[in-house]
Amino acid sequence: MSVQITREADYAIRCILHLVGLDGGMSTVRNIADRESIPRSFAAKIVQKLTKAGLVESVRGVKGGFRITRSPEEISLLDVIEAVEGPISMNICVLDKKSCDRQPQCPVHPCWVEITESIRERLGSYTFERILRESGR
Amino acid sequence: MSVQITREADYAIRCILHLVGLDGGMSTVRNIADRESIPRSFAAKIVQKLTKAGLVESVRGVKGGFRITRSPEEISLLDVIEAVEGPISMNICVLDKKSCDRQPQCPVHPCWVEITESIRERLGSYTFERILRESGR
DNA sequence: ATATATAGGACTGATTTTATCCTATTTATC
DNA sequence: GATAAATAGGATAAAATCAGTCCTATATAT
Repeated sequence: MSVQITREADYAIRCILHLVGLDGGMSTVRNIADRESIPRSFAAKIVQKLTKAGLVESVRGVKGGFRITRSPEEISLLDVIEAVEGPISMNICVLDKKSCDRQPQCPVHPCWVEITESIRERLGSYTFERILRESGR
Repeated sequence: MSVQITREADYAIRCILHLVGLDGGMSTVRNIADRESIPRSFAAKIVQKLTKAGLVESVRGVKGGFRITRSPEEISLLDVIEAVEGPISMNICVLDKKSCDRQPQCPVHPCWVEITESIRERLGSYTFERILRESGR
């Protein structure tokens, strides 16, 4: 079951999908969560992370909520996933060299580096503009 | 930290790397575990899975152990990872359609299918022959 | 018979995932 | 200014998964 994104990342993508659909309009956590089938308090945590990552901005107080900060062609799946999960990699050794005890250099390491880069590229190529276009809106 | 292979899969790859290095020769769990820095009893579980997947074969009793069943160009990272983790996918919905409550069709679904296929292809392209060759043995 | 292997199931502790809850703060409106 | 509706963020908790151990059974060379 591994090599999968988490449910949190999946939820985060739904959040962005929702906000992108509003064309820069605002929505509350309550709204996003209910429309996108995400537990409310979990959704709150997630949009907070998206805010910290700069993908959305928040407005506090009455009439507050969240809105997207970029146009759909400037946000990719990679941006959203890494906003909630941090940098992704196929193996821990790609991010944390010293996590690998195998000396001097494990022959598989370059594979992980290359595959990680390829996944990041591909995820980066899926912008929300593209996703919506290819799904016929 | 997600989208990573598990430590178990990493260990499994070390096991195969070890056995491939023996050119068809046999090795015991004890040996593999010690040489590849894998906890012994965990290594036992792992080579058992590799045996069930047909990547290695076992010989029981005194002088027993494990040996590789294919040549290094016929075993890829994908084979080993899926032998211990089962089929991989970027999102649960790729393997289990009904896991997704979003009707009728989530616009992101095709992305997961495509990216999953691309990862599988790339992992499949790394045979142990290639890994050893590119690392200069 | 014995010693040395693997086979496989049951179990356990640690970590991560998936949340929930509570208090503080901000802000529009009356 | 009081109030209601919203986000900010920390603490906590339940469930699932990961990582690993242990034990008994079975096979086999000597």
